[in-house]
Amino acid sequence: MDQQNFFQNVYDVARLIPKGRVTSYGAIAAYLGVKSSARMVGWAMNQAGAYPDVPAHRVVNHQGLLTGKHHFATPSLMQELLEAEGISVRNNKVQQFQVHFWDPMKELEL
DNA sequence: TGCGTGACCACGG
DNA sequence: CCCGTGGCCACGC
Repeated sequence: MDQQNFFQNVYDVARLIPKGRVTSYGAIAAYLGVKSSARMVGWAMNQAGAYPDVPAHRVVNHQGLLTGKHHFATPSLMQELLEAEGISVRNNKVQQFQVHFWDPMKELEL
């Protein structure tokens, strides 16, 4: 697949994340078959603002940390959006991460 | 062309 | 949990 498709695929998967759930950059990368290129998923999310309906706030790092919050309109926006969906965030980290975690590998593999 | 940087991650200690 | 190391690769200078 070329880069264009890679980016589009990242956004497509992101759009499939259910409300109130979160996933990680690495999980998306693994689902797309580029497990070792999680950084590229992060780069794709950086550009996500240019595309409609891409819930970048539901994508955090593998620890549940809101590492990308500084790339939103305001640093607090990411947390606010998550809490608005019922996900509690404390000290820049998603609580009960394992419970809210949505793994495309398992959820979409059906 | 090369180098530093980064919304990452696995692994070892 | 923290820390360092190596791999990944687009982008800007």
